[in-house]
Amino acid sequence: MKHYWLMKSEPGEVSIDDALNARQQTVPWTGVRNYQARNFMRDAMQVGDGVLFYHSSCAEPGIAGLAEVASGPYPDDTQFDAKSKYFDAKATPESPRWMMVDVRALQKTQLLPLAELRAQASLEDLLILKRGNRLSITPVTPEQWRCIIKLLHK
DNA sequence: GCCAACGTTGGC
DNA sequence: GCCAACGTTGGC
Repeated sequence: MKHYWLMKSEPGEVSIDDALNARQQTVPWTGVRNYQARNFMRDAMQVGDGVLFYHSSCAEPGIAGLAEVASGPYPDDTQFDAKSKYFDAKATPESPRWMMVDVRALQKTQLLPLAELRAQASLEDLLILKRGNRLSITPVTPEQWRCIIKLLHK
């Protein structure tokens, strides 16, 4: 069954434009160092799952485009690179700790700001709107997905 | 296994 | 830059 996700990216690192301009429109979702988020990528994501591409830690946080999961899980090589800020001394190629997927950007949309998401009663249970939520990858229900797609097309 | 200290996230 | 909230670490 197809699932839906919201994935945060800092536009200063990888924006929706960067992702669309990437080779074959796919970007490796590198740098996730949170077990819950990793587990979503490793255990639950399927190629073709829908992705809301969210810009975080920026002047205008919000949903900036649509994407899809483009690969199965595989090790994030930055964990083995001592020069990377994502280096993890406890990870080895034989026993990788951090897995990621590739994400294919499909389209840039009109920005749907965080404040507008908060204004929707039907999105009150959207995980990124919950108090204190910091997860960079969160599941989205089909109902929430439909609601957001509708808002994006307004 | 508890829990204090510390680090990180991310909106504002 | 602030700070609330949460995750991780490590001593015990």
